[in-house]
Amino acid sequence: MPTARPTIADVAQRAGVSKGLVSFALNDRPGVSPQTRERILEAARELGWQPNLRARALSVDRAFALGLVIMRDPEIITGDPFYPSFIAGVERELASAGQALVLSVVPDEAAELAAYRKLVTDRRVDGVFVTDLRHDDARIALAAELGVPAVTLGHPEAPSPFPAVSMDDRAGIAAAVDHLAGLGHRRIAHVAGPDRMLHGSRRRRAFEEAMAAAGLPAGMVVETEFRAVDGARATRDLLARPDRPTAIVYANDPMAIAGLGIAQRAGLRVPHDLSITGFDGSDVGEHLFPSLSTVATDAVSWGAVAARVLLRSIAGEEPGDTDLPPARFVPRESTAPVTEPTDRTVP
Amino acid sequence: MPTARPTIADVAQRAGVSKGLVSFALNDRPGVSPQTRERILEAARELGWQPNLRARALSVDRAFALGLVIMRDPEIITGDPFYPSFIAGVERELASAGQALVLSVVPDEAAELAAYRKLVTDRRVDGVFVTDLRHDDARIALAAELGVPAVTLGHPEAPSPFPAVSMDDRAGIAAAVDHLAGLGHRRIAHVAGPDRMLHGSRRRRAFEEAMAAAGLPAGMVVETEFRAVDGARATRDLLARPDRPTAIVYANDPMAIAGLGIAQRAGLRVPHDLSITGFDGSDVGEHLFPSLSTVATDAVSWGAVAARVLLRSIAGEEPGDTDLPPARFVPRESTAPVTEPTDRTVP
DNA sequence: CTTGGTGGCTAAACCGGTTTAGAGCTCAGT
DNA sequence: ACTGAGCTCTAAACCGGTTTAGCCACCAAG
Repeated sequence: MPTARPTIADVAQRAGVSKGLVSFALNDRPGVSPQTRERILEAARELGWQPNLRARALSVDRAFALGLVIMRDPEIITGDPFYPSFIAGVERELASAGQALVLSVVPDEAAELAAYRKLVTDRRVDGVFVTDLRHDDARIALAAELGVPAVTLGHPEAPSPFPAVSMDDRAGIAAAVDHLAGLGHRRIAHVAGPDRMLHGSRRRRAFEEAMAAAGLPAGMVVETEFRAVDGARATRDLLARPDRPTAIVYANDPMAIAGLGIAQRAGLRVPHDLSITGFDGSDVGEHLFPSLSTVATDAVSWGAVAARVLLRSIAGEEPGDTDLPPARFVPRESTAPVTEPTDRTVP
Repeated sequence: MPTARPTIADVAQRAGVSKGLVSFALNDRPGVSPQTRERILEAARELGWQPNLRARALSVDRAFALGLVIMRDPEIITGDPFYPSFIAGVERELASAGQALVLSVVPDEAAELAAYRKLVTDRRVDGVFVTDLRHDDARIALAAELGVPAVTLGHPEAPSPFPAVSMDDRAGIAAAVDHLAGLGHRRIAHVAGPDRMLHGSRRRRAFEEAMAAAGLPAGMVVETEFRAVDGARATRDLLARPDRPTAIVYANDPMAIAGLGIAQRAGLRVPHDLSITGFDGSDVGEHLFPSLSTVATDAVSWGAVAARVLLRSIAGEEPGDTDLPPARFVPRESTAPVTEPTDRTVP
């Protein structure tokens, strides 16, 4: 009574054929007569044979897995809903393709590069996702050097050998600015993500362009990190200015939520005294009072499409760049028509 | 000029020894003379040899990876900070142990079981994490059937062959109740997670026991899902009651944040008219106005310890159960002394 | 001088698949 | 009758490591 799991040798023996033929039959390849094929499949079924992915991985030199490296300080919980949703989307594609996702969470940039390198040289993955692009992003060159297929979320600045899957977040920012301008706001500020991150600087530029397009004076921009604590500080700074803005466009939801807290703490009524918009559509923003107007990005389908593109790259196709439907502005309660600013001073 | 990566056969040839000896030398095993060992290491270094994990995995019958399956509706973004932190903690242990994390995100329970089964029968992982325990959790039996090492987060109800790593969340709930009782609250409600989840029902029981211990009448309990939208609904229900509570203890932060929004929307001042506590210490709660009193759990070290225990299980040790320092109550602004209830009616 | 043990090493099997070279057979074309 | 093509199948190599059996030289003990 064999306690160990049956191998194709066992199947071969039971079906009275050679190992090689079993492999052909199980992989639906030509060169096996219909009767024999059926006999082999029957034997495999009876024995409860399951392929050993490790053996397969060695002989076909594939890992059947994709790599995702996320950089974040483990102690800082941003509450950013992007990755959970993105991963759910990725997963949806991978499951049906028999692939797995190998995840690495690293604290800093050096560890990030090391993680990519290790995933590839250990041959744990066949391709990698490159998220949160930065200026002069070293990961592009690294992936090229390692010769691993990759997909980037958004277009890197420098020419890249890898397909990009992009979602235009500029349209969402523009819609937010237009919405605010339409409500009569003129002094609109932007709390931007770090300039070194492409989506940070791109949203900032989108903001500046939208302001110009709306015929408004250049808005105040505070550049900071994407975390709640930084959004809070930036908001404090903005509200302390003599020409305090009547509306603030935040580059993500955690910053906006923290900003809302600061404004309320300062005695401002949102949206009466200050309008606020976020970015990324977190679940929790919807349940605040006032609920947060935001720009909804479909991170789930971003993940799904990126995974599909990466799988095609690995299969040797050369998928072109993909543009997803642009992010949509979702007006909720945190934006309202501008009112004459009170003389109230902010501490 | 060999373009392919060097194998141990190349190293063996260069060092003028057999393949087997190279393997011994590279694995620090006895039976290799010091000079020869040095020569082999030197040759490996010169050739830039890197082990091929796939080959190693096949011959030693190990995956060098751990599996984590997360169940959540991909469309619902809970903003729950637990998993990102937990994973960061896991990762910290794995990286140094040369292990990787294989992540699976699934939408429902059937898919969850299938995901565990697939991870194991595909031999992608050497052990699995079992998080978010439920009553009669089928995953325990499944892991036992599959013969895969596992670690559970918290103690399952039924006897389990696997080590448990637990963090006492009851103490945190008790501290929250005591804190509120000390502030003079008597009508304290609990918005609980689903009864089918162990931490849902355990926190609920802890609440009930703490109420009794404080000599308070049995509190109102609303059982619901862990999502923000459910916290909002539960809060609406509670506030509509004639004997409306003066304080609400929520079983997690997203529910509490949504509850805060509902209370504010109803015109209640938090904490004046209603005190609120959350659970899990999300980053964003700290920046709300009022900031959220909560129970902080150290998910990062939970992940790290669980990973360590699982690795020891895989190594054949039989690590006992581990108890982490209990969750701590963190008072912030959303709790205050009870005030005479106004007659204000809630819509 | 034999015997036995030990250190250092090689050759070969092994893990469980895939892939290639080629054998044996049938059948059509000339 | 011979050739060649095509089909089905086997044997063996291969992927890149690990592990086992066993050889040989050397040395100490009897």
